[in-house]
Amino acid sequence: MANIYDVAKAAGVSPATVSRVLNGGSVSSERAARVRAAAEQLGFRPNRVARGLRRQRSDVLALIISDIENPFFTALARGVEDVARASNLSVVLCNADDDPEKEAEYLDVALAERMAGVVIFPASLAETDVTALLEHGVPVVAVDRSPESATVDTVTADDENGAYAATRHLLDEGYRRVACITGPRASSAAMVRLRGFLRAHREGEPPRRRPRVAYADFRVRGGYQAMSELLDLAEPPDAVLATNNLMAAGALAALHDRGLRPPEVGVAAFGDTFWSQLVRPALTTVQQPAYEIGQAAAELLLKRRHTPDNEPQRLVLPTRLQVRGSSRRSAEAEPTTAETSPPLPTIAPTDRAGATGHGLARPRRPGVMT
Amino acid sequence: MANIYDVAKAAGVSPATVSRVLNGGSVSSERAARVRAAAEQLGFRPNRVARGLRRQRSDVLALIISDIENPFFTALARGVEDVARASNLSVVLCNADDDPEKEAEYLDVALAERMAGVVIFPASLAETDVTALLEHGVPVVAVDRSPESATVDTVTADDENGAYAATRHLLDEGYRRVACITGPRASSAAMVRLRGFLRAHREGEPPRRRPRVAYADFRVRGGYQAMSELLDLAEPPDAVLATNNLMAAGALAALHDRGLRPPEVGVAAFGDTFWSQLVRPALTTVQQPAYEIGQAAAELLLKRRHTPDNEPQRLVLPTRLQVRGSSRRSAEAEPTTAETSPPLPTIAPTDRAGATGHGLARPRRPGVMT
DNA sequence: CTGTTAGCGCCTTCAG
DNA sequence: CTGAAGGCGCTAACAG
Repeated sequence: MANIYDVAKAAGVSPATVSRVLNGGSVSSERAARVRAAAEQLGFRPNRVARGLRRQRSDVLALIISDIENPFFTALARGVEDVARASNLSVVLCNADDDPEKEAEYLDVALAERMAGVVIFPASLAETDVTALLEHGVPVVAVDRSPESATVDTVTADDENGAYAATRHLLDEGYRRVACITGPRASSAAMVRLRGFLRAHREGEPPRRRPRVAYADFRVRGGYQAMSELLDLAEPPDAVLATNNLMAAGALAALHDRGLRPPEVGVAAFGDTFWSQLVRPALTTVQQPAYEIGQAAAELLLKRRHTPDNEPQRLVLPTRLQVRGSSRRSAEAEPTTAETSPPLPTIAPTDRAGATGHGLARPRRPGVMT
Repeated sequence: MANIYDVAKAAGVSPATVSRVLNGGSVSSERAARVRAAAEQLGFRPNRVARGLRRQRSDVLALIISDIENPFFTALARGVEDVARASNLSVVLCNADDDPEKEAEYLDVALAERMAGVVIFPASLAETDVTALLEHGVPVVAVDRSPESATVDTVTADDENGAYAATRHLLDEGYRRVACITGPRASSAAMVRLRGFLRAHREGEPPRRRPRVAYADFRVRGGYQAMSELLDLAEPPDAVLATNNLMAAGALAALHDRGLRPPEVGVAAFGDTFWSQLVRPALTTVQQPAYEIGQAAAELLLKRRHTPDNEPQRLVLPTRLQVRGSSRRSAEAEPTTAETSPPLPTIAPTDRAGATGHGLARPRRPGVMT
């Protein structure tokens, strides 16, 4: 495999000149042309490994996610990628599969490969350990939640306000017994969303106490069971908020199997997926700005490469309530959309100047063939 | 950042000894312990970049897919990963986003990083060029279709027999005008599946000529429109085969909007996704062995690392028809499943010995929170 | 079993 | 603008 010495010899120049042609140093155009011709001729491909060793850094950043099957991550990945590519970085995805051990391996690889940075959705708050990366100067940005091992830049969605808005909407529609199907108590996301749900009840007019809460497992089956149990109550709920899309699917199936059809029972869910609009009636959802989260995370990472010692930031991006038929008792014609958070991202007081410019999501490409 | 010289000095040994401890050479246990202690002490992390340069190969393989949002790929990725990890290789995912240019960039990176191998779902038959990789000794395995630029190991699903079986099933159920909604003529997958559909008609009893075929775009909207147009015909079909899951979703929506409910109109689709079982009635699907395809691809890759000059193989893995309510006129109680291909993978005549052992899919983990 | 030595391919001073 | 030379960190020969 040809290297720069071969190219140099073929072009009649020094290896340094070849390197300069490759990296944009000043070379006379005549010699540059000779070098390019020789490189082409020899099928020369610069060896990034050698370059990485010499430069002590790579141009690849790792995105470690906990479940590749979750549509949230696919959008997130696009956001990271688009920003990274604009800065000539490649992104590789690592699927940790919700397994702290796998995740640790990938963190290890990222460090051993001296990657340009890591965006991580931590599999576990307690077990995910990014200190090694940080100690060795590899920037880390956490998405959605912050590992306990260290304070790092974090980007999250404003889940609490999202849950609040959805619950408030259900109450406003006239549902009187709004229940919540949420995730395990160990999940911070589950708890944050639940908090928003409860706050909406407290702040309602009149305030309502002790709304029904079912703890499930963020999965379809768990949603189904939780919904079934709720419906078996003496006073079953007339509306439900599911804190992720899989449990929502389960809840819908449970309703269907009992002949209950939204919006007879109101349904709202966290997480917009392509089937949210396909079910009939379409599903009211709290949309998480996954793409923007990815963008923001990548931007934080890029920024931190240049200012490694700044105080870690915490960005909170607004969620958005998409009202559809599943929660609309009143027969309005059009779907409506509403921001659920203040228009500007909330920034930790330490650094207010660093507002990450996250624009609109790029239009979602429809998926392709299977 | 500590290197092996630092560790060697701290442990009072030579760098070579440190290297041996790292890579399993023979070292006296006493010295090995000293080395490990020193490494721990210094927070030493072996530099894979340097190792890669020295060894002229990396332990990372790339999986380049054309659309991260497609569930087919997520299962595929798991298959690749599980096999690779068993051989101590890491897998990184590269999302080419159906864009030949992006894809070319990732191929470039894979070559420049001297990756251990590449599994690729080619974005384009014509534009995807893997010759550079091959020339430089990086093994490549194509999934689902083979790029024109070179002959490489390929793993595909037996789509034709899958389509045949699904169509045959619809005919056997007594549907008389079975239509097909397939993808663009430029897509080989669309054409292969269509071929199976047509064959089932020719071989039916009695053979039926000129079944209705609609060409759409593999997307939800296209499926909706195609179904609508079919229903507008003077003699509308009483059953339909959609050649991917997104068009199936569109077709179901179109049926729903006209008050038609499967199995009144029979529906079968390519590609099993988690919602296939959630819709009511559940959807009859041709299941593609995505996980096994990934496994087989990784195995071929590993094998080729050791035998680079063997004739390229072509593996065809069986699909499987999962009959559910959407196509069952007769009121049987239980869903049924059937292999649609011969039990053994079909192998190109050049190398019959190389049957890849692909076992059962590991149980699908339900997804987690969004 | 252990140490010495010589690169892997590239980039980046430093001289010219 | 150009070339010579050293070294990034590691491993594989080779000697001992």
